[in-house]
Amino acid sequence: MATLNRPGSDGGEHICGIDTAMDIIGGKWKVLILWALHEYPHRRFGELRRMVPGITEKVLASHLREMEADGIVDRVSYDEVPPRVEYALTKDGIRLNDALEPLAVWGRERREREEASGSAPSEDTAS
Amino acid sequence: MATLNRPGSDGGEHICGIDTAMDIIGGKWKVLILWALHEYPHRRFGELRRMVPGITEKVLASHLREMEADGIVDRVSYDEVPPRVEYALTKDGIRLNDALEPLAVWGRERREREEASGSAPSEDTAS
DNA sequence: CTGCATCCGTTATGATACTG
DNA sequence: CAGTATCATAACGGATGCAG
Repeated sequence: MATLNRPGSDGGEHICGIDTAMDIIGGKWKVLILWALHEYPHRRFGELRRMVPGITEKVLASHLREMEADGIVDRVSYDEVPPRVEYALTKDGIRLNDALEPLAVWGRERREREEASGSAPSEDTAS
Repeated sequence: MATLNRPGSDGGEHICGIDTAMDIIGGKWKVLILWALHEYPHRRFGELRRMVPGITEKVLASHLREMEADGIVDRVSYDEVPPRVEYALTKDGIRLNDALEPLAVWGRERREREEASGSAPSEDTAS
């Protein structure tokens, strides 16, 4: 959860609900898992592992557990002989993904500009 | 939309635009600094330090330097007898803050729900 | 197939003191 | 006032092996 100390944001000065969000998606692969789950409603463990190359089982399982504890991922375990577990986004997870969309757009545009400018962004203030 | 590209193609590069954004705001205090700068166009070092209680000078300076290198913060140094340095958001930083807004809303709603439910979020799947 | 445990390296963060 | 330097620690991520 948000372990961040916040200044007195009691009024309506500035909203720092971002802390909460950042704490949840702060993991290195969290957003990728989120996105993978966004594509399909149900994903199996092995599928997720394949969709996020480079991630290890430990990290994937760990992130999955955290996301489940955070209520953005739902875990469904089928008690079958070949173990089968499916993960899905909760409603809150879907909303999180939607909230992540503008950020994705920003990052994409930014990277395009970086590649065009040779990663030397020198913009002046816009105040 | 975000069909996951393989990170192995570039050797651990960014997959979707979110990675780029997450890499920039990934610091523990980055979003708070961002928000502090969003309130006022120009902030001095000491002001930022006061606005983000708990942060140390080292971390603040470090984050500030990173954000400046990322082109989202502009540093203006006045060559005066009492040293004065002001930080401001660049246009890109402002757009980043705008992109962060939905996430802030999500986090705020979530926190309210958490506090209401006793921090035991258990939502069902919404597939 | 799913998922956990252990060890280990890297990085991020923190505390304190010091300098221009 | 605005940083920097050094040291210490904790958190995160990764590799491997094991268990149900």
